Amino acid sequence: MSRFQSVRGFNDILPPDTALWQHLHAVATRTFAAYGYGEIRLPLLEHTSLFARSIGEVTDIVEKEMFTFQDREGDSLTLRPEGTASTVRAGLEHGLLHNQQQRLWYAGPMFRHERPQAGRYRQFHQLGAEAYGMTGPDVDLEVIALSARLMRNLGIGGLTLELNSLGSSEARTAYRAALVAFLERHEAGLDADSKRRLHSNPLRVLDSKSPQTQEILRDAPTMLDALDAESRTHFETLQQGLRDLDIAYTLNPRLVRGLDYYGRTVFEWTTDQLGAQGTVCAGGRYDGLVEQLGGSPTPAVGWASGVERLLLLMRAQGITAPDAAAHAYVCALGDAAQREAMRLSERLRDQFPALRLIVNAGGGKLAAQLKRADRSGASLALILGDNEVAAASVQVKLLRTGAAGPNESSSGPQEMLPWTELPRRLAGLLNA
RNA sequence: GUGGACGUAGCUCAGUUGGUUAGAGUCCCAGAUUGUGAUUCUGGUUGUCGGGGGUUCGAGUCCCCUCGUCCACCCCA
Repeated sequence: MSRFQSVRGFNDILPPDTALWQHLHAVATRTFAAYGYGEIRLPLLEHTSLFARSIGEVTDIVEKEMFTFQDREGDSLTLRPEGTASTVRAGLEHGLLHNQQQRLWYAGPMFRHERPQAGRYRQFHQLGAEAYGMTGPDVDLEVIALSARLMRNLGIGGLTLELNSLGSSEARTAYRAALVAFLERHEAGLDADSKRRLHSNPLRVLDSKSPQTQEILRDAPTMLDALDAESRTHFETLQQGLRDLDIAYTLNPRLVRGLDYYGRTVFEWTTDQLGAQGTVCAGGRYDGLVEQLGGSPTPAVGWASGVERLLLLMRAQGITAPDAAAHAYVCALGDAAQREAMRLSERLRDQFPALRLIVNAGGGKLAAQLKRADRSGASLALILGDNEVAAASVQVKLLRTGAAGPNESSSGPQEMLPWTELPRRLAGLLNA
């Protein structure tokens, strides 16, 4: 091992794995396009105040998980811990949110200084969708349907959609007061974390994992009972829509979010296959954020999904990337053949942009080259020696017939083919 | 941030109560055989035993520190 290692929680992603990443992004791009969402690309660095203002001063993310530093001018900058704040900032900066509707998506790395674990890294990646200028609940339904379709298109099954409504900010304020009053009466029985949060962020007590705390909460006032009339109608219409679209969901009145800007609809896609990192996609409505960041009042709803967790799940469920093995591998014997192999290969790549062709480099005997050809997963070996060059042809050896199956015979059929016939042979391979 | 388990070749792992030059399989390379890639056989390369310190005549093995991975908490995607 080298004396240098990557920064803790910052991971390299290597070739066999990158294929699945590419597949995921291709599927996501296609899915977002199907709903008319346009991609927005955002910087990794923002002014620290943006996150303090949007995510909330007293949240764990802002208090202890951000990568924050001073640049050479003394400005406090932060590596973005999530994508929504930047999306709103960019939308406002470029007038995208000025009295109009926007459907946007983004993908990229986010940064949080947490203790790493499987499915939780300091640099991790999110895909997100955000819709602005629409009050819903129809657009709430749209973003949830979009997330459901993304999971389906990726082939991921076994997820649960959990749903809740946090109500209007007035209703939430009233509910928070009622909850605090209730919890204060039972404070002695609460776990330590919940006691701490009782006054800093009381709603978070609701999703405590402590059995003792959950026991106390059984008699607590519930959020859904405290909903204002308008939020209740909004929420019921959304649920009707989900039933219309056959999207199964579970009501979870304890579902809250760690970011302060959410109100009304909140939801999470969860799995029990990833241990403690069970949330794979989460989001909700955040009608107050645009105004909070200096824009005019603009309704908004969106979600973000953790790419590493999606990939972990896909692997657990046996989902693989489409086969991208080479179509053909060129074996060249001798200097003259080596030069001709290069020329021939470039010509073939001109002719077939989709052709995946590997040319043996570094010489070696034919046996060794064929071995490498086999290991590359290529379907065909194209053998080029002095005799073949003289005859302007190649020996074509079939290494495997099936798409990805192992070589079936110890020695596949082999034929001598003039260079002029090669394109037709390769075209057949590409169509298969 | 808290608690716990674990770090030995690229990969999967063995390494007995501390005892000479640290092992296996796999992978890779070369050679033989096979019809030029499977198989089989022979040979070969690769390790600061995560790092540092300590105990000891002697540490991969025991102790401390540190770094990293994983699990739970916490947090969240």
